[in-house]
Amino acid sequence: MQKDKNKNKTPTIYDISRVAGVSPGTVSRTLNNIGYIKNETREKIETVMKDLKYIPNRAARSLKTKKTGLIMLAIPDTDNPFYVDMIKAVQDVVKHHGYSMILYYTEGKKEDEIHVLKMLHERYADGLILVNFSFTKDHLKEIDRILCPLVLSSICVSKIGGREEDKFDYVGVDTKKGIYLATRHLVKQGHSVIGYIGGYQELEAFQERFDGYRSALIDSGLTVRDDLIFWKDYHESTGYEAAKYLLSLNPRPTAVCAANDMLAMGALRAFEENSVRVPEDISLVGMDNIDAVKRLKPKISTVCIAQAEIGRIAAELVFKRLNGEEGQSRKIILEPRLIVQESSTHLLVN
Amino acid sequence: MQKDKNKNKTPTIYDISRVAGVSPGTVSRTLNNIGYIKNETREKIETVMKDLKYIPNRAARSLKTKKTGLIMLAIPDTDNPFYVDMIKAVQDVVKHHGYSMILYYTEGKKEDEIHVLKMLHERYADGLILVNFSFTKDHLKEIDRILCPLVLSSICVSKIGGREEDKFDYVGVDTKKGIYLATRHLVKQGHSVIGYIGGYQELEAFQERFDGYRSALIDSGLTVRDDLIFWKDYHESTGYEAAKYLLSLNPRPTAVCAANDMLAMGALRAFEENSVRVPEDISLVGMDNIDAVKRLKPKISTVCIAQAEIGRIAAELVFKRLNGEEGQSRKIILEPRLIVQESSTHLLVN
DNA sequence: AATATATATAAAACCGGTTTCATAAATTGT
DNA sequence: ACAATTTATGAAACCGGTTTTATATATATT
Repeated sequence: MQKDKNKNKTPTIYDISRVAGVSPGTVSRTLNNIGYIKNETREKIETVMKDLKYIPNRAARSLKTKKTGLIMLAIPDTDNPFYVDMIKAVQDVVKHHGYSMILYYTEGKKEDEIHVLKMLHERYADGLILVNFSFTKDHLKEIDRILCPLVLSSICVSKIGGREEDKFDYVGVDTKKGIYLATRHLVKQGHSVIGYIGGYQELEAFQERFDGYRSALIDSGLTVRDDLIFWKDYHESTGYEAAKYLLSLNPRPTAVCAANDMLAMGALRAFEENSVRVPEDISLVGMDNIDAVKRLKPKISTVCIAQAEIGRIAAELVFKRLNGEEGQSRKIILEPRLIVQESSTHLLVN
Repeated sequence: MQKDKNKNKTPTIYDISRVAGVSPGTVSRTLNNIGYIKNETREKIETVMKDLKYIPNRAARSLKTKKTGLIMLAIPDTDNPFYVDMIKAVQDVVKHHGYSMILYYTEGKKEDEIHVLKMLHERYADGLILVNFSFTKDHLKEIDRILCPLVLSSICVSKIGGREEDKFDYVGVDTKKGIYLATRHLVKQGHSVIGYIGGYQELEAFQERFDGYRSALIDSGLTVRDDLIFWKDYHESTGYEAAKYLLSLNPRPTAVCAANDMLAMGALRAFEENSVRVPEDISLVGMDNIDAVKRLKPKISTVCIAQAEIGRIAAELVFKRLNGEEGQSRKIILEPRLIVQESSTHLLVN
């Protein structure tokens, strides 16, 4: 006795309208709570929807409305605890606006970064937040084609200089200043031979940090010595390796500045293993204020760059644009804050 | 001289077809490399697409094909490093199949878990992997309505007992056995008063771990003493708190088993602060083998539960189902592996 | 040369919603 | 009591692709 039409498919709005004896448009208005609907009609429709276990089809809806209800956050690194607070902050804001956040890990690969941009071309999401992105010409070409609000967030400031024409908003931290503060602090403690562990030399973000180190030395009348600088990547093991190298120098540095906390953490491990006391024998400063180092002893001095704040601001910028706010792209630069702890509290007297 | 039709919109397949002088269907076939197309025609169409900067609309495509190209991974916890390897493994498999992975953090909130399920009802993605999920009736009701392949992955095994009717696949680790191995190991070292730091008492996952502890004691002819057991949550600070409590007991335990490494890490900190030597004065075992603890001294014994392997298997199960593999739902249970390190190498003799 | 088959394309239906427009019924104003 | 307005709904167009069907042409087969 069953109608042939029931092919075991999930019900559509047409099934609802047929069973309820109304038009599809009326069902749609009920669904979205828009326009005029008699209470009686609404209830009838709602009953049918429940009976048939109706679920609206997202793709169909998106096609017409051009909205997805998603904000995409692209993060370069799965295992960098640095981003956790930022992710949380973005998620909070996004939820608060009734959207969902989805995350895409690029692992810093150009191929994946481009892929994210292409997903956005195809309107996978209504907004995009890119964190610590590369900035090759290929990237910019794809970025130019993105139609949704886009916020670039970076722990790096240098790249947003001349390009006034850039259509995206930007929120970042002045990391050069951060490392400048850290290095300057070491100088004030009496250090003049200060090692530097730099991260990826070829990444702008790390060049910017290095600039802070160099400027601080120069402003203090000290020379920048190549043999005191160790480049490789930003992982803990490299911090360890770098510290061993720095310890092998003669005379060896009395202080070390690391481009991030992971490196500092590795350095600390090397110092311990070689019975070099921190801060008595050598001072140490990192950057990022990540959770993982907070448990170490001695506590490592670091530079706080307010990841949560960056995430929050970036997300809010996306929604401002989504809500039609026009105008020139905004560039928001937050100030870093030096946190002095045990690892750099030894005054050097000679 | 411009046609009125050009309303500054992004070009559609109709624009391409009009400019190229072919039908939309032909453009579509070019786009998807399907069916017959004369080389000449294809080239003409591709030129036009490039000229007009054509980008296909994802929603329209999904509407017809019922595919999104996305696999969703739902993770309960932003700041638990435990999941990092699993995320990576899933991402690798997903990419390998030409799909994209998107991540949704539920923060363990029921509201968000339900939200994920509802997104899947609406076909946000082609497949779903749920990790360490709650299992209330509300959840099951929503899970029943999901139409795409669904793999549940859990670090917990107990919940997959009787429900033969469950339509989803499952991959997990026998955590009860893991903690059993850890506890048994401590007993073999000569310990008979063993403290336990349990995590969330109300979560099944932690009850299962606790079961391992209890069974090991009972099998060894020891009594399970309530005063040796500390429940709260699974964070580092709670491990610290719990350890302090356990140290205050008289006589105090000679060994501690923690339900995860974060707790063990906190406990270690408390021991250090109180000059209790590990393992000479007290032995310590954790579970999960997370990265964060690998740098600590002494190295903490732990139980490895192969997160990457779980992720890989879960993702591959999704694709097997997507590729039409039918049949009863699979339940895959991996074996945990005890890793003995410094923190539990002290043989107790009395 | 006639027929069968492979190649190539257009036209139209379709996916499942939303939105506009027209129209009918109920309510309000005078 | 009649016009103006508000409320309520259906019909149809639309979003931008894919897929099926029909048809025309080129090539192969007998």
